Amino acid sequence: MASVKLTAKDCERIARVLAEPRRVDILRDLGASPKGEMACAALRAKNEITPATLSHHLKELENAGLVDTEMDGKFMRVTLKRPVLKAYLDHLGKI
Amino acid sequence: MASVKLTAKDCERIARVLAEPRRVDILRDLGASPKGEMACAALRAKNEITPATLSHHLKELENAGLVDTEMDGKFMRVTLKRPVLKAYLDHLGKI
DNA sequence: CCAATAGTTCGACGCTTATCTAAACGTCGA
DNA sequence: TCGACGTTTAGATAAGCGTCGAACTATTGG
Repeated sequence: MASVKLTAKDCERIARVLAEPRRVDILRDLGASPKGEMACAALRAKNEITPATLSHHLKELENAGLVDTEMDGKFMRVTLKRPVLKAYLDHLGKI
Repeated sequence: MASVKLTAKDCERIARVLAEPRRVDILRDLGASPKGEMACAALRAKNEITPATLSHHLKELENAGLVDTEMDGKFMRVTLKRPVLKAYLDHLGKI
């Protein structure tokens, strides 16, 4: 499978990140999007949130490895990294 | 399947509870135990923790529906509720 | 009935973090 | 080049939460 490998610290970080409903909402929006990716502005439109707060959450998600971000001119494209989420769920499933 | 049904609030609560490594450790200990149950004192022995803190975490786990607790005389038996954990993972897996 | 033991509750302390406003930065179109 | 727009950073505030010690309750054994 060549699956994603998560350290204990990775899992802690992911768990902490998922503890915030707003971040889960963002992941859900990304997941519901055709390609699992979205412009930052589109996320801001869907969730009522200030740019600063959204930026903060996106950074957290990226630090946890749950999303990738890529700048395209002055726009940002956010991509969900499903394999990482899956790896985390597998990890918890072993309990 | 007749699986456990989780509301959005349930999921939020579970996610918040899982954000704390010590609580995940407790779940892991329970899961590794033959019957998925353990005495409170045994948990205290495995994890270095004061009674007050353990009591607090167990209550959080119980509130989230992840464990059941039952008093047996002056001892306490803690039981892992795997179906709830599973339901939460399924929920996240839909992302 | 008393002492010891298991677990709970309470209050306080300190750290983390979500959130906002305001200002800055970078990029693009006119 | 200038101004508008998307995103980031900094600073401040406030709320949440983990942790502990100490006092409390309840149960068991002597």
